[in-house]
Amino acid sequence: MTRKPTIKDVARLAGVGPMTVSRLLNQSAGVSEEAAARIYSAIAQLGYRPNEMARALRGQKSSTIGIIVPYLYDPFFAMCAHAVSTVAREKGYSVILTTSDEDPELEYVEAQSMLRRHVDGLIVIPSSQDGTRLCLPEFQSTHIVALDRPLPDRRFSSIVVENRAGAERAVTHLITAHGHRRIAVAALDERLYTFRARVDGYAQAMRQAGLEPLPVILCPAPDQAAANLHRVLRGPNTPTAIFTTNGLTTRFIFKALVDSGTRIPEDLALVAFDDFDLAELLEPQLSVIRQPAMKMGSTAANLLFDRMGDGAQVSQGVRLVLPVEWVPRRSCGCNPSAVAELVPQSHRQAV
Amino acid sequence: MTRKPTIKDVARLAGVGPMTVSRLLNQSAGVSEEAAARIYSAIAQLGYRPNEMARALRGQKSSTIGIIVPYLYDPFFAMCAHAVSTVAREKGYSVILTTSDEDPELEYVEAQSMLRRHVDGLIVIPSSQDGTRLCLPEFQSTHIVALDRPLPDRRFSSIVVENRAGAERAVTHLITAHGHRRIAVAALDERLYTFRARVDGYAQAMRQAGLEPLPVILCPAPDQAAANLHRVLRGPNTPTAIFTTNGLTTRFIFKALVDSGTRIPEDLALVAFDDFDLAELLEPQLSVIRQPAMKMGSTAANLLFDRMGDGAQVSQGVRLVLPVEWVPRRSCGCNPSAVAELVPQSHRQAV
DNA sequence: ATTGTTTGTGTTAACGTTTTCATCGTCTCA
DNA sequence: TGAGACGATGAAAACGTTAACACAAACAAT
Repeated sequence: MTRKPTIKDVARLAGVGPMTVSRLLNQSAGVSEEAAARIYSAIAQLGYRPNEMARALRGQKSSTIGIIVPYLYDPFFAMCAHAVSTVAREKGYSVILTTSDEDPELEYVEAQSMLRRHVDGLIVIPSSQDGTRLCLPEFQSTHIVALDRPLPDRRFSSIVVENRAGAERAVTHLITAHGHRRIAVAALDERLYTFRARVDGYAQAMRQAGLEPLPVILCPAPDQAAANLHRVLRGPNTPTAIFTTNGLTTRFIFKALVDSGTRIPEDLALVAFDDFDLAELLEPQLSVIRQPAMKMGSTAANLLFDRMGDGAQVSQGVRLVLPVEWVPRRSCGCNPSAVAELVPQSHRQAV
Repeated sequence: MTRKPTIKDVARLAGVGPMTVSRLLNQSAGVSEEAAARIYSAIAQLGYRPNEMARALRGQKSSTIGIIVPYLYDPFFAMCAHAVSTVAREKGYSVILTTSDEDPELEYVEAQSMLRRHVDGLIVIPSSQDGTRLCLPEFQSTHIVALDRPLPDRRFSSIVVENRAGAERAVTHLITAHGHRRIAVAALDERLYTFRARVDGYAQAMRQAGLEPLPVILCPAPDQAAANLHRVLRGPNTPTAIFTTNGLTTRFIFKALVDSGTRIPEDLALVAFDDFDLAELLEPQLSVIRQPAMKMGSTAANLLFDRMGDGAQVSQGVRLVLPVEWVPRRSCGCNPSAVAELVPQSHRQAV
């Protein structure tokens, strides 16, 4: 295993100085045809690849961005990460990805690790309730874009969706279209921004209809979700509908309902925040608020690259609020005619 | 925005030489209590963070590993990536993640990018049918572990699951337990290792029972999956069961079946390779071969770190074959008594 | 008192690039 | 024929760190 070839090796073999090689590889101006040919041949012969570490050290630019997500087992986060990765690849950047496990402490540690690695920019789905750590002066000189949840500091840009409005839309639908009056709400957590905003939207919809919001059913894990749900279902004033505030919550609650034989929407209607692949394949199909995960990720990445381009000045951030889409299906009690129409006649059988 | 503090700034402020700072930060041996205190104070005051680029350049070690996955929108891959990220974080390594879109050319380009970034090791879910590109001499000096699909070169380690045996198990179940004789098989692609191996297992099971394997139903995308499936279902000798060879295939086929009103398992029984969160919440619950995605990812990462530790010698690779688990549920035609028992009496209602 | 060991620290050079400046022809124009 | 311009190239320094060595002071053993 011989040492990796350096630019000097290439230069020596091609009979030129290292600078000529560097020039050819970068601006490709001011190098004679003849020398270029020899250099290319030397590069191929040696299998030379420039060392990005050295390049970054010298040039003060790593061509790398970081992304911190809570975890990848929520398809929503995975989608965001995928989109960021794709945009970065197209721009010739590498992505350092790390997971925070929704732990502010870990998030902070990992963000620092990103700084040590001199990322040119950072996309983070903040786990800290208020993002205080990321607003510390040590992050001052780095471009940061918050995704899915905003950061309080106006210096950072953020991409979020219409959480309140979306939640309100879904819950209002339950009230006005289906006459529900006792509607429960389920969330993974009470402090995280997205849940707060969506629960707010829920409460808003309830109050607007003169109804009392119910306490949040906490769903940190499947079994606790089931326990907490059943406690409510067994109690007095059983809700007739439930609003779940993200993908995991929906899964946990849906499983608990299926396991207990609860009929949806007859016994309990369900609307969910965050659409996912199989939502329309469940029985019943889930009525959801769809958030544009891919678009959120790519928007965040593009925004970051824009900012990085702006003379490296970390200036005032922008706040983008992306629209969500209400997708009524069956779990809310609707029976969209569209569904029936979609079934090809040739294969139509029992329902 | 002032320049980032360097080790020299710290040294100056603490009234020592840069080496003393470096020593303290690395081995923390041979530095007087007094100096250490001043250095720590200087570090805190300046907000100093060592530059990993410089460190990597000098030390010939980047504390970084790379991972190349086809994409993140298959939860299986996302899980693998998540596990790798977690292990790496625990070992103090950063992860550079990139997606290949299942394109061998892109995979090659990205692998080269990893080399330029001097990753200490690389985990790849190979998209190239035979992985030839990754076996080129240019990758000789890098530790590579293949995940989910093996690489032909014996130099690399690989982690795969019992693809053939798992597929055989599932298909044999359809034959012996439920008497199916015309069983179809669906795959995303015909060339990728995992699909070849699973289709092989299917064919093996069929032949063992004296049955003729049917041509593969290709499912590169949802609409093509539906079209190809319906072509088969409309033809003569309609299959009575189908084996889907990965998560995406299962989704596509399941959707096509639901959309066309086909009853599972009455009209067409279904068994799938790769379990996923909602598989047990679909109607009917899916009978699957479960692969340990998390374990695969963490095993790959641990294996990589082991190899990296071995004196940096790239030696003969090992091949690990992880077991899969047959999880019979309802879509194959079974009616596991376990399911009924799991339903709490209190909430038991219609089925 | 001499030698050796330990302890704390500084100096130099190197990692592989690229930026900046200098050099040396060759060409053009008066 | 010389002044200037241009084109191709090289040399030196720098990016921030650490390995390798060197050194001085303090202390123990002979």
